[in-house]
Amino acid sequence: MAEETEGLPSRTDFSAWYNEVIRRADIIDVRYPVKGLNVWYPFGFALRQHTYNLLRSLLNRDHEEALFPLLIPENEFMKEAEHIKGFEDEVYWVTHGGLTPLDVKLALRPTSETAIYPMYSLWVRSHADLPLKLYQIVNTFRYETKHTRPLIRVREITSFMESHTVHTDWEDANNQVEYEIELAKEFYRELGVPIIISKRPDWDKFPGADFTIAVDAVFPDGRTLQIGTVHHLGDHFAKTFDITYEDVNGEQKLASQTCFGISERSLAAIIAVHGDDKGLVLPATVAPTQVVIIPIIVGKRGDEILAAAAELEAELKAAGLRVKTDKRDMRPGAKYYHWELNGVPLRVEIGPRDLDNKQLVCVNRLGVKTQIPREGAVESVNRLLNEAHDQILEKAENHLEAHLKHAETVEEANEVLEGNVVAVHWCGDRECADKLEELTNSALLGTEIRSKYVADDEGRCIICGKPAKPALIGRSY
RNA sequence: GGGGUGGUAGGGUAGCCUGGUCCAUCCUAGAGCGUUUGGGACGCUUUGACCCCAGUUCGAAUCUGGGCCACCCCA
Repeated sequence: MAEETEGLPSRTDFSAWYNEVIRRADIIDVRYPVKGLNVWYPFGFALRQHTYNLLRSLLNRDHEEALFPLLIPENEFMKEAEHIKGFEDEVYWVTHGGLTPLDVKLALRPTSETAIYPMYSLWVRSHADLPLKLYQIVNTFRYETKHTRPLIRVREITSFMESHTVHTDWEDANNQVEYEIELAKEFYRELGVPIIISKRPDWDKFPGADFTIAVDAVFPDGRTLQIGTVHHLGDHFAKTFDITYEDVNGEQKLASQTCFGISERSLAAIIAVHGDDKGLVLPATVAPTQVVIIPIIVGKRGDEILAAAAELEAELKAAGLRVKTDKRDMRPGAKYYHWELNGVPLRVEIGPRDLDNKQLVCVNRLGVKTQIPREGAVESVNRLLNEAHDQILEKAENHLEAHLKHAETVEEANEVLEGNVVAVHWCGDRECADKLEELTNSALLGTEIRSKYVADDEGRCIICGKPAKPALIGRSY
């Protein structure tokens, strides 16, 4: 909350840029004295609120929000073998109540399957109880041993949206998987963040899932960030936690389940994908302030201008816009830089010339300047906000397209891998994937790619030459 | 997982090797006053720090040990 106003590192040095923007734009303070636990500043928290309100509004179409406990007893946590294996080395344990050692250790949830599913076992009795679709937005804890990074890799995930659904059969659960993929797409479209959807290789799926569909964003440096996952859990957890129902014929059947997660990494994506050398570029859908009014106070007309600004602010607010008027005693230029750092989508200037001409000067966050008549300002501002959103989405799309390369051979892949994600063909064998990862020093991100930039065509495996499907390789955060 | 660098005021730095005259310094930071205001204003006044815990010592930002935290590079 101490703003410096000059010398933001260039975004080409992404790490330095990211750390500075997160701090200077009042998103996150990393100085909390525990590794991987960070503090949300009010501004960052407001951005989080708007983003999660959007997510809630999408989920509430077919889910209900609930809340399960943070602590999970060891015996429940240890029930599902694969799940344990996936998480055991990164779980925090509560071992004492005061000075007394606990008989049953309690895990801080790294994710909540084992907290929720014992309850689902009690709640699901008949086919009439299904489908059951709940979600919660909570903090989860993972003892990360790798380098932590605000919003990207943290030990307390403060904003984990996890959806857990229960269905009568595998097919119905699979439809839910598709539905949730569409939901994620809509969410990220609203944020202007282009995504790549793919199926994670088997060895990289969620521990205990049939398969995992991942949503990735491509960062300025060409590395990918997983910003959402949808898992088809099959009946693995239903078996373990005894989630059964009586079907129409009176038979007991195992349920089929999905889960779906999105975290504050979605905010990391907004920041990283849209930001520029001046700071944040926020989509109007979630910007805490959508419009900032800058009164240009010159000479003796100050009061007149402030009154005009107040009137405009009231008018825009009445139309439901999030508006602020910056009346501080600063040079206008300094204010422009300030609000640009904070990513405000649209700036409206009102000065003596504008009063005389009955107009307003609008500049969007990408620097596009427009003069609008004072009359009908609400409609004009809304139009400009929509245009601004289209512009940042287009810019982000262009970036994604530019960083998606194709390669037929390992040599070609190595030539274009630096700073890019690369589509290759892969036969599906683990051995070939291992070899490919080793030869290219990258990771196999996924197959069954859903992206207009990657054709779903047959080819020859880049390693063994057998018939193969497209796969993506790259470096991830 | 492996290696490296570092922690001094809101931010950026110097000092550390060689312990003490160290009241350190700069600012894009904060406070106050005045003049200003169509792309980062100016003047004056002023505020504020040696990551934590032990140890060595008459004396530690500085040396020793441990811890915590941050950042960078490689697998």
